[in-house]
Amino acid sequence: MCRGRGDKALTRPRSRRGGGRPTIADVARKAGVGAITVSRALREPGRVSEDLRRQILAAVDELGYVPDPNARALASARAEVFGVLVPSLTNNVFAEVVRGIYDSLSDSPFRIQIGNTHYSGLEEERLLQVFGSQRPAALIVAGIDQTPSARRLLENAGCPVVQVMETGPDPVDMMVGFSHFDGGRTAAEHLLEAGYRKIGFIGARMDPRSQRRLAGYRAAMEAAGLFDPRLITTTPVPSSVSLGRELFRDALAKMPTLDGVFCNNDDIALGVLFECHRASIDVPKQIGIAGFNDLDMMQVSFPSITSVRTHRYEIGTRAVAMALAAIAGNRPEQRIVDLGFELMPRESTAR
Amino acid sequence: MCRGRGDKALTRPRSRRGGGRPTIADVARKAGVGAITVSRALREPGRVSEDLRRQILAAVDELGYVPDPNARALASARAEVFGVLVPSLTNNVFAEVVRGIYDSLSDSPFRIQIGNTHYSGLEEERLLQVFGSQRPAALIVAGIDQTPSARRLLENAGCPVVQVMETGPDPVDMMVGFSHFDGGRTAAEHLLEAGYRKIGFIGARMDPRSQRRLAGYRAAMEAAGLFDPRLITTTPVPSSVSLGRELFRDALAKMPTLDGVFCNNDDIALGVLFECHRASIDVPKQIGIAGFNDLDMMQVSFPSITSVRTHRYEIGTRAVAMALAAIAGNRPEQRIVDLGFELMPRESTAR
DNA sequence: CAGACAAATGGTAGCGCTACCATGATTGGG
DNA sequence: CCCAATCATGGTAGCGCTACCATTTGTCTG
Repeated sequence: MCRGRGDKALTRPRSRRGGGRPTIADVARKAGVGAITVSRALREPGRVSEDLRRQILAAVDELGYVPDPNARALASARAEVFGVLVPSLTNNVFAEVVRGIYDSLSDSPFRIQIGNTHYSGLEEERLLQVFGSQRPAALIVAGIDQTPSARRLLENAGCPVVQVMETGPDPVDMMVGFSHFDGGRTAAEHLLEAGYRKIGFIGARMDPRSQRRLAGYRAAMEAAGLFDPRLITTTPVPSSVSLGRELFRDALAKMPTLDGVFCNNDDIALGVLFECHRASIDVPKQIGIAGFNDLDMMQVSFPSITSVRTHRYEIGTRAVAMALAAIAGNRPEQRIVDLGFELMPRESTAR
Repeated sequence: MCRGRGDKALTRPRSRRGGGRPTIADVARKAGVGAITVSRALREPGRVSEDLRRQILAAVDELGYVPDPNARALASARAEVFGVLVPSLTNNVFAEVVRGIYDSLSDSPFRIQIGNTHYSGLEEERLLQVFGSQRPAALIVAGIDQTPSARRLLENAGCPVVQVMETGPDPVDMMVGFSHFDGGRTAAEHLLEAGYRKIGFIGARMDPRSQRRLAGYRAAMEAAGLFDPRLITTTPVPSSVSLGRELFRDALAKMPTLDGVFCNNDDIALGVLFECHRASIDVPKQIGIAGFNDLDMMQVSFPSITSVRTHRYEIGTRAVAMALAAIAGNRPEQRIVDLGFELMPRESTAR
């Protein structure tokens, strides 16, 4: 059983499958050290003497050595990957969060893997399964309404988990966001204070966050004794500017005496504004408009549109900061971070 | 040398680093077959008898086995990853391309890794280096103006490469896009045909594609004998609606007799439209406006805005289709795919 | 100055999977 | 009915890296 092991034909290294890319062994040979020392010099420079470190880095440079992340992940049972789950890639809101994540991670060794759940709980479960198989360093997921099964996957992920976009009572691990209910209520209260009475709610793609904004609007309207279910116009269709215009026409047809609208997001609000222009409805005199998220264009439009500013980029950067801290071993004491929002009153509600 | 190998203390498997996740060996044991047969059953079901395949799939199901992509990548020297390089994550244009890529790859085994180059050639090189170390199955990169060093990395990537967004004469491998020069020229010609004469160009973030649109505009203006460098207003600052407004004011200040503008993109065009509203400039009578990309809102605005429709989502899906074909071994005969564009004439240029 | 201890380095054995080759069973042509 | 060709399956040896332990060297205490 033992003889024959030294046989040349059997021992010959397989022709480099990797296409001749230098490996850690090549670097070690060139620097005249053991492979493990190269590994250490790259990962924990403090544990290698300065002389060797210099030699090793020189060899790395000369050979153009780049560690193979797959081999690394396999050997250490931990991939340097952040898994990120968002419901949409084109919605500016999530794009901003993702941008924050990328920017915060750009000079770390961590790679990012984005999953698009398409607002589907099942798809979220599937992606969590796929992500889990890679043993990611951290997971960042949008929303707090995971299915029970998805929640279990998150709890057993064996890595820091940050739920973003919203705050809620029961984090899987950590949370960064704000209260959509309060945001919706604040917008509605602002319209009420500005003197509007028949204030409609217009929303598309009624995901859980939209539902909570609607609930906040409703709370404000009920508190003022002005709530009427016919004020609400929604659709499950994805949001867009043109959809905003259509929904507003529906809303007006249903309730011609409407004098204000809280739009579930800024795209809708812009569509409403355009329809007002087209139908010669004076904004803010005849109709007050408030949006949500405060995209750049809200301050430029004519008239400028009142909106609730949310801190999307910061949600991304903060989530990464918390995950990174947890990875480093000092989990933040504050597990739920509420970044709040800011009402931006503008011409569209300045009656 | 040979004796001692069987020694219990040495042979004992290391405590499962992976935290007890089932491995292919567990599945093999449960199904009563060799590990390699499990591997085959999962990757090339045709090569395993139906009996065994059924047994194996049952075992996989029961154990909840999910293959470790890192081990896979290491053993096969090929990761099931598409590397995607875009200059921006928030720009709707690239978001749409990326969405097309995701949708086309969603039920394939391939994962996606996005890199954000921030419009920087150096950053692109760095990311290519990082991506290369993973031996991706394919690379999709935006643009055709790679640095020489980035181009070399792409050529040596050892996988299909698709350059997207533009067409050009000299693909690294494959290409999907359209001619930005023609797009710019078409928009300018349309404005000229509509009777506008002093047609300005307004652009932000003058990346190579913007430059080519500008060149197309210039060609049209020169052909009409109407070109004047003072008609051009640009800035390297990232594009936004509010920036569009500001640049338009600059343009007007510089050349008060302006009677039309071709905007490098729709955000800018929207900003121009808003400024016209604010300054009571009649569109399309006093000023004609044309945008680029044809975002949804262009058809809804008041007045609706003429734009050049580009097929961004299709660029993503087509790029994936080509890469997949190349991976499967049948490289498409047509290596350069021009998806064209479509002028959408609207109220903003209907004098 | 012996012994204990820390710091620096290296060897070995896997991580979980697949490429490569070997083997046995089955088929078909002469 | 034999031998070659084909098919189905398995064994072995890595892929490139790091965890774990062993070894060496230098440093400090009493």
